[in-house]
Amino acid sequence: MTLLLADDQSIILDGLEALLEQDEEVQVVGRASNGREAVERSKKLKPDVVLMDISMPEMDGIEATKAVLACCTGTRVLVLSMYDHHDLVHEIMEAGASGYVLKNVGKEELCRALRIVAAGQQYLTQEVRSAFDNDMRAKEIMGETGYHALTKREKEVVKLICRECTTQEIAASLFLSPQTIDTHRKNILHKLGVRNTAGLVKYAKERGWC
Amino acid sequence: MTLLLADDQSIILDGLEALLEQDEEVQVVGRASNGREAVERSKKLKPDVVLMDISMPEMDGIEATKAVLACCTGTRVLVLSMYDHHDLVHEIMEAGASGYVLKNVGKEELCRALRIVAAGQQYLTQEVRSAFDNDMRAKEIMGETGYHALTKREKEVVKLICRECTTQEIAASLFLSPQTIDTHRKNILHKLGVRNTAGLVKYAKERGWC
DNA sequence: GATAAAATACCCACTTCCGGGTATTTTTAT
DNA sequence: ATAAAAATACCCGGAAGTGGGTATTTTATC
Repeated sequence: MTLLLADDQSIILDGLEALLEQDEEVQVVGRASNGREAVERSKKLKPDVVLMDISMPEMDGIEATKAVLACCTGTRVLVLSMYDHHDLVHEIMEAGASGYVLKNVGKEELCRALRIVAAGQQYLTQEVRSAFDNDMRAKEIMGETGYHALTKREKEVVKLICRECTTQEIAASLFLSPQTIDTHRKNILHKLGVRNTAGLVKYAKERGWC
Repeated sequence: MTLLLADDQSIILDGLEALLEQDEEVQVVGRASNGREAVERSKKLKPDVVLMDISMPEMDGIEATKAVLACCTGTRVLVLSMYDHHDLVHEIMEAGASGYVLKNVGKEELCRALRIVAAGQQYLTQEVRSAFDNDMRAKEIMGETGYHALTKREKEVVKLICRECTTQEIAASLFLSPQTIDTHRKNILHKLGVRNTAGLVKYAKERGWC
């Protein structure tokens, strides 16, 4: 099984490589330190599985997953994430990932997950499984996904909010009316399903946007 | 050199262990998945160095560092962190850590840092060095540390703010007056040197408080 | 060329938050 | 026992953010 590792912290890449090389079936053929790199390397190396972190600069793991699956048939994505939040799991599984494991799994479970995903099946770690199933059932009943991706402009606004900018300051730096930023803020809160700035910043942090 | 690893993500512990065991001088004698555990294990195992993450549940790496150094003479702490923010570096170095390396270092630099710290010297990774030095010089001139730790109550308030609670809701859940929470909020912003809720939540996220 | 999505901008009303204080009581530490 | 720190609570005023709309222009997309 050929494997591409994508994580923005190189000591983790080193660690994972050292760990996974102990498994004879696994062969680490490449590494990437952000989403963009992960897509480029996938195109060239056509790995069986990409082990992907979500929180990455340049391009986050969610966008990268979509891009990898769009261009590399046969390549699967296994997500290795810090967080077990419903919305995060749902979002990336909808993007086409084959599995989701938390960073607090042991070596054994990670290797098991890799095999399952490489064989074309889904693997969700215990902590996220039940939540995700409930989520899916609710979706089927209600007939809607509930999730709406942010637009380019909205992401830009999020990043400036994370830098402690006020609406006025954001407007000034983007050469727009404060009322436009106000509209963006409202749409962002609604799309992300959060109540206020605190929820918004948490969301951004968990995706490596700041 | 005996080593204790402290990180809340066990796959990272596994990875670091696999990586560092390749170095014959290094011997990993224990692991901890939060600050409290790190202190307990240090007391028992008396390792030469504790390789400590900052973002951990129960007790963060900063408090844990203080506690370890208070009870284990001869044990040094090397911090392994995601962030290169001045305030974070300054805070933990003032707590007594012997070094600070980012998670995007390579294996070689990490091992080098471990040796230097074990020998009783300081090691700061390139990215934080100049910033920290400037910081220290500024402090010497102005004669003040600038940093003020949050109190227990203030941390409690921070956590509730991170859960998207409003001042009113926090007051209700702690059975206090909203004006008290307002005072806490203002003091928190001032102590942390941030402008608003966004900065506050970022701070909390980086320390693993939510 | 039609249609949808995104980006822009405005309205009103209300809540929440921030900046500047002051002051009392309770805990903690020496 | 006493000083210092923490926790509590209030004042005023203004800035910032949220919730509910509507509407126009620009940019993708089919």
